[in-house]
Amino acid sequence: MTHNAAEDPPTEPPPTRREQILAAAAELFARYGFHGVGIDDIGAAVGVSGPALYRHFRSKDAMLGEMLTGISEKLLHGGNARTAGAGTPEHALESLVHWHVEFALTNSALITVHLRDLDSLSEPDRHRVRELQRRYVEVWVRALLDARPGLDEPTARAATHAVLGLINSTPYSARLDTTAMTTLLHRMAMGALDSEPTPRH
Amino acid sequence: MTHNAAEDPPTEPPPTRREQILAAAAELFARYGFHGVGIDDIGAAVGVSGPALYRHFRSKDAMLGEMLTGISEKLLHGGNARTAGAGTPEHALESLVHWHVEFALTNSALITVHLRDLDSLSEPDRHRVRELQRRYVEVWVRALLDARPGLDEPTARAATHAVLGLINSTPYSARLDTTAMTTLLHRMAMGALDSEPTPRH
DNA sequence: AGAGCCAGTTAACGATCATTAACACCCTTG
DNA sequence: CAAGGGTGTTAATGATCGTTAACTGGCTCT
Repeated sequence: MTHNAAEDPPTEPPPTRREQILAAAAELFARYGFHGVGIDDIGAAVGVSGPALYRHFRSKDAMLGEMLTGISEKLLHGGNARTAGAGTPEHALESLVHWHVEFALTNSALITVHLRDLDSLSEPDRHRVRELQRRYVEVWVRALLDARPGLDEPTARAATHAVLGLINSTPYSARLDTTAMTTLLHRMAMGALDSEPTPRH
Repeated sequence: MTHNAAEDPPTEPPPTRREQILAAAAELFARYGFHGVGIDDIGAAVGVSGPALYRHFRSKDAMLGEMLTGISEKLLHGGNARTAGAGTPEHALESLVHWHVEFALTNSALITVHLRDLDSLSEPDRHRVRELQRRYVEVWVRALLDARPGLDEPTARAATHAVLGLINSTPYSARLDTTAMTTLLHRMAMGALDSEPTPRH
C-alpha cells in the first residue's frame, strides 16, 4: 500500500494517467465531437504530443468506449443504489431525480458526449452501452410505475426519456450557481412527473 | 407558373432537388453525425453518387449551414408568431409549448443535428445560428417572465433551456403515437414550468 | 552498475474523404 | 437542327488523421 496522507479516505487515489487522458478527451469530445478531435489535440491537452497516447489506450475508439461504458455503469449503479435504499415509491423517485441532477451537473461533458457520440462506438461497445442505458431507463420506469400506479408502461417510458432530457439539458444552459441549479432542476423534474394525469379509471 | 394540379394550394410545390438532398443529409447527420457521413453517402441516399452534390451546394459545410440556419429561422419565426397572436401571458406560454412540441415531433432529425453538430459549422454560419437561437430563447424568457411575474431572469433562462431539453428529448424516445406524445410532452412541459415557486415575497 | 520496463519522441505509412477536373447527356430555346 | 445551360458520371488531387516503426531516456530492482 502506498504512503498516502493519513487523512485521505482510501477513495480518491491520485488520478492516474489514463484518467487524466480520459478527462481531457471528454472535454474535447464534448466541445468538438469525437470525429472533430484529433489524437494530437488530446495529447496536447495533457502535455504530451500525439502517439504517446497509444501507451495507454489501444486506439482512439477504445478511449470513447471506456469513457461511455464508464459513465453508463456509474449511472446504472447509482440508480440502483438510490432506489434500493428508498422507503416509499415517492421517495425512490425523488432519489433518482436527485441522483441524476447531481450527476449531470458534475459530469456535464460526459453527458454531452454520451448523447452525441454514441454512434461512433465500435459495435461491441455500442451494444454494451445501449444495454446499460436500457437498464438505467428500466430502473426509472419501474420507480415511476410504482410511484404513479395506473400509469401505463409505454407512457412511463416516454416520460422517463423526457425527464432525463430535461435534466441533461444542463450542458446547454447558462448555468446558475450549482445549488440554485440543483433545486431548479429537481423541482422542474418533479413538476413534470407530477403533471401526468391519473389515468381515466 | 407551372401546370400544377388545380387542387393543390400554392404552398407545397414539388420538393426541389436541394430540398431532397437536405432532407436526406439531415437524416444521415442525425444518425451518424456530420463528420461521420461522407459526401458519397449523401449522394447515395438520393440516388446520385458523390460529387453530383456540388451542382447544388458549394460545399458540405454549406449544406449543414443551410440546414441549421433554416431550422433556426423557422423556430424563431414560429415562436414570434405564436406569442404575438396570444391573448393572455399564460396562453402565450401554452402556445410556445405547443409550437415547439409540434415542431420537434415533426422534425426530429433536424432537432438532433441542431443539438449535435452546431460546432461543425463555419464561423459565420455558427454565429448566425447562435444569434437566432439566442433570440428564440429570448422569446421564451419574455413569455415566461410575463406569465410568472416575480421570476428572476436568470432562472427563467435556465428554466427555458430545461423545458426545451425536455421537449427535444423526443428523438431519443421510443415514440408513442403522435397525439399521445404531443399531449404527454405538453403536459409535462407545463408541469415543469408550473413547478417554479412563487418567489419568496 | 546494469538489465529491463515504462512512457515519451519524431518520422513514415495508409486510408479516408472533400473537392476539382474532364467529360457526357438531356432538354430546352432560337 | 445547333447552341447552351443544367445535371450527372468517373478519375485524379491533396489534405487530414489514425496508427505503427524505430529509437531514446529515466526508474526500479537485483
